[in-house]
Amino acid sequence: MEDALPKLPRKTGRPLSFDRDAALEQAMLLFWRHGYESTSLSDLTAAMGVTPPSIYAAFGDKRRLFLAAVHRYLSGPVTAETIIEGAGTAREAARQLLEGSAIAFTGTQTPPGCLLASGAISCSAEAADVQAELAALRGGIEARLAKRIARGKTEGELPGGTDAEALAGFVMAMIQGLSTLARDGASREKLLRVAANAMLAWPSGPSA
Amino acid sequence: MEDALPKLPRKTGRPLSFDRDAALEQAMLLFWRHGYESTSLSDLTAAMGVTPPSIYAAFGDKRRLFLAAVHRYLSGPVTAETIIEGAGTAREAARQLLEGSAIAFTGTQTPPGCLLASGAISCSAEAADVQAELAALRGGIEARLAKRIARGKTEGELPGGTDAEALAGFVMAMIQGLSTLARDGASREKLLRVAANAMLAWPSGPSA
DNA sequence: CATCTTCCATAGTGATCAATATGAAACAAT
DNA sequence: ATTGTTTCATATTGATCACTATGGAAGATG
Repeated sequence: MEDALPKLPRKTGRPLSFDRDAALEQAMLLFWRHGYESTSLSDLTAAMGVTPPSIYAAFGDKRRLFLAAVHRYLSGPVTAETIIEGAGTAREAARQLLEGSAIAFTGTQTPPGCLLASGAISCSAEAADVQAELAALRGGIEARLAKRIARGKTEGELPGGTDAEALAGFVMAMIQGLSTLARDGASREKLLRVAANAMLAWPSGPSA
Repeated sequence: MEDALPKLPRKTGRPLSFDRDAALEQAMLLFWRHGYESTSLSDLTAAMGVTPPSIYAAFGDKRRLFLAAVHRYLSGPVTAETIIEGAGTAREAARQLLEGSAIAFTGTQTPPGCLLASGAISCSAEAADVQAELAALRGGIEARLAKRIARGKTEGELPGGTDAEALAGFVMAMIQGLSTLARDGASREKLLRVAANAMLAWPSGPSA
């Protein structure tokens, strides 16, 4: 095995004077709290401890910095994808998604709510492409969940009449709603009860 | 009965050259689509057909114009309040709220989604008060619904063990989520199926 | 050492932001 | 017609927006 270098070092030139990943994390936290358009470059430079030219050299522009922050946000060890593919049943996948959201949206070290859900809900026409990219990410998760639900139908976990599209949309809508409740100040305990309540809508068995 | 004048006329001075209510409606539609902070004054003046000084004379500032638009948005003949108080059961109130939301969020003559749900989700620190006012409006609706659910428990419509707070939060979260689904392009027909799916989580009867 | 490459810090770009100063215009009252 | 009041259109305010031009600093390479 080769040496596991922490960052692949530049061959030449002045070295980076800041930790790119730590700076990106600060940007993520700021975008998480205030959203894409309401986070200004001067907010970002202050939080990241990096001057504007360095930000632009390292990340491109504000849009690409935001997308990099969203990518980082979604690239933990546990993602929606790993939950959906790893759960034993579609029901268990949905339950873990909802419970995990309730917990993740009420962390004490992070802003309330969800960056993917709240980062670019309403924005100007100029930011329509960023809004569309987040919508596509949400749509991808929903499509994966719908597929998992459809598999549950074929495997007999779910009734044949189950509307996979509506059920996946329902779970996604709940996650969006949990984000808003969290941003409005709801406690983790309440969000968990709301999430548990949502699971009551899950089809009960392979009958009908 | 006095003469029902369409607008109480000024006693003196140059008359208003624009329809205040029509201008407010245009502002509402713009805020509805782009949210509070991402709607600029120049966007507003263009859509309302009114110059900046007239807007400030008629509505105060951008913040009060937005709140006036939200008030107008919420003050139709059918409101969350009339639905909650008018429905025969808490269940019927929830069903009407969800179905009404699915329809209202996918109107062809209005922007997708909900102004109250999406107008100020993530915003800068300067707009925190506006965000808080919308949160308070949402909280008021949720509290009313929770009260109606609690009444359903005492009247035997709902099981004694029903968690009124969680159930009301669940309905509110669903409405928030329906708004995002609509903004992401979901059809009215899909939203209605998602809303119907959500109603499956409703407690079934006065047992347990 | 000199040279090359890359990054940093300072300062500033034009554009747009919300909000206004100014004075003329439009009405009622006299 | 004159006065008083209110609204109008025009132009602009200082602040902030995302972004960058410039030149020196920091390292590797020779």
